[in-house]
Amino acid sequence: MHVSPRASRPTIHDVARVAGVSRGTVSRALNGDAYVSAAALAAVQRAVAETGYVVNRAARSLVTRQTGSVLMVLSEPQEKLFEDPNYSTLMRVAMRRLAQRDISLVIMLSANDGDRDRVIRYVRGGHCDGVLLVTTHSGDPLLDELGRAHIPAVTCGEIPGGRHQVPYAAADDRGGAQRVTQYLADSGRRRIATITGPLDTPGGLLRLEGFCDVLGRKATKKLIAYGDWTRHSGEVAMTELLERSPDLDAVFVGNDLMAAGALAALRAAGRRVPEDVAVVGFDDSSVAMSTHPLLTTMRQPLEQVAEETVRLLLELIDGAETVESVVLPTELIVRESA
Amino acid sequence: MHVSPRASRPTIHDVARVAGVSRGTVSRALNGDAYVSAAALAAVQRAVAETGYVVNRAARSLVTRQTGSVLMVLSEPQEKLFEDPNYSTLMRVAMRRLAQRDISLVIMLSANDGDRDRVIRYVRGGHCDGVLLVTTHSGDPLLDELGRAHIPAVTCGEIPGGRHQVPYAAADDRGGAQRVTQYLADSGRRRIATITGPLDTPGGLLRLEGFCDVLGRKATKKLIAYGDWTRHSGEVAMTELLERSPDLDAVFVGNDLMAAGALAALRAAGRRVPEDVAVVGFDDSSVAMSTHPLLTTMRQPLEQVAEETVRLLLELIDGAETVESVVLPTELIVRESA
DNA sequence: TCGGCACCTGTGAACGTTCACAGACGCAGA
DNA sequence: TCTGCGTCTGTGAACGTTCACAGGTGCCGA
Repeated sequence: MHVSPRASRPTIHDVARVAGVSRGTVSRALNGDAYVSAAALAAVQRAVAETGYVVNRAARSLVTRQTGSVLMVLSEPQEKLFEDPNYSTLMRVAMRRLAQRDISLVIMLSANDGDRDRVIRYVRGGHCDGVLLVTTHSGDPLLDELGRAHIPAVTCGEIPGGRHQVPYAAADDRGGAQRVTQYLADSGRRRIATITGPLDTPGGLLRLEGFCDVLGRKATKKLIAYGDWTRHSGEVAMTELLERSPDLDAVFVGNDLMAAGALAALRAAGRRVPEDVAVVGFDDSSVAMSTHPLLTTMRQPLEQVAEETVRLLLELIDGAETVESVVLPTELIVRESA
Repeated sequence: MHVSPRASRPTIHDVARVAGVSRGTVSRALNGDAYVSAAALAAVQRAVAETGYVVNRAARSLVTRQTGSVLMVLSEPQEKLFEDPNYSTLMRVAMRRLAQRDISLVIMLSANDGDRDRVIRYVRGGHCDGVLLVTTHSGDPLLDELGRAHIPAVTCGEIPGGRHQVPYAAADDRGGAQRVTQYLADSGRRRIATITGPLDTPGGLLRLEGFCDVLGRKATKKLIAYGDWTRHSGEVAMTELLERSPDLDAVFVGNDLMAAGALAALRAAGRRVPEDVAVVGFDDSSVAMSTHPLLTTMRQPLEQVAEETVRLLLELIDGAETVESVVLPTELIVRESA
């Protein structure tokens, strides 16, 4: 492999020489060891400033066996879904939080087998200290691998039917869905339909369950349609529902993006929202503010979910044997569509 | 620092032992050196499979001085803007492309001074092989630093007024804006306004210039309003324009997100789109398909821009002294709003 | 005076690679 | 037979850290 001709950076030896102390003392000063005299500490700090020294992570990793980076895996076959603004929130918060600990965030896609192999190789190679899983589907081989590699991992959202009990932080999907459905029923809607996300994702399954909890036997197959979280799938599902059950007067959609699609389908079919059909989404992502009419939706505290996910992961990285998963409350945001 | 008690992974020595060859031969086999006998190569491959060996990047980095990772810097003071779907596209494409070369993508925010210091430390520490800059503002101290550190860097979009000639890949912002404006003029609009992005960003300045190129003296201050790329700023700017110039009959908005905001403001003001006011956006991001009416917009080939940006960066990383910046054509997508 | 104990420091070894070098082998040509 | 060359292999050194250890202070109490 080609060795770059780039000017060589100052090493800990240079700092030691300039500060007039030994390598070991510099290392201790830099890592906050208690046994460093005030004079030595000051000298080291001066020398660091003077030389522009920055620690070589590779060398440090080699001995500490820690990498100072965390991997976020986006497991989503639907490339387009990546445009869901939720991901951005997750990433942004995770970066912020990890940055405070000087941990950097590596992001990988895991949309197909090739991707997954890469992720597995990465994890198995010990290239990261922990893994943040986003929208992982149940049965994903990655879960087995993580278990085997004994590497700290946390998911956003509970993985349905999990043999693997990966800790998670999540919004109260089921409870939120119950309240949405109840809200629609309470406002006099009689034929309430739903559009779900993929049932092997947390939000997909649990939100459907919440819906069924409230409607019981009234939640017939004719009133349930399945989407894949994308706007387009919401449009298709809504069209399908209108065909199957033309008399529906409300629809609870599993996320805002699909709800935006549903609104388009309803408009195309000449139904007024909310007069003819009430529409409620889930997430309160930025999409909800750009639909017409503005979307009534169940807000999930995504920033908090992200914060908690990172917190749990950091605890595991710091050596905790186990951590408690966290479920956060949702809140109904009433706007125009219901 | 605490040494993790995690089971130790197989090293190149283990592979060598199992394969019955030496360390050096394994290294050569793994790195595709020509001078490896077929027998040795096969033995190494078998041994790798058997032991589950994955190279230790830290050790490799230490000697090669390459890290196998690229840093993407999102320089955006507006946290919310991060929700612009454009970012997702950029990231997705970059990850894909880099993954092909087994390079991983680290993402950092650079929204304030603290962030920037972190980024600079990261770069100066040699923690990445190259830097991908997204929406960097002119005058960003990061640019100076990158120049000083002699590290390969490429930006998405030309940085206006750049003392620093960082190579870039970009859409033809100016030409695209010209064509949008001409289109509005050709369709009989007489009082054409514009909402720009920040003028220290490529899209902000160049799209305004294109607008002025066509309208010349007709592009009066009264018909120009300034936004910051966010939906909200578009709404505010549109409201302002309507107050200043109630007789406007068209508006070219610097991006789709602000255009969505402008549509909301127009609706609130009781103007019909496109009958009373024609609206055209820029980007053709996913937002354009979720507005009502559907947004007419200038598509920028963002995936291609991303591909080219990465290509340029890889060339620099591979040792190219200089690379040619790339400008890609835009395309007008006529939908309902104009 | 001495031992013990905090406090502080320097040094050798190790982490897992790659690279440069030295050398072995076989074969072709003189 | 010898030389030279292309092919292939093993080994020592180096990359820049951290950690464990050994040892040096100075102070306090016996």
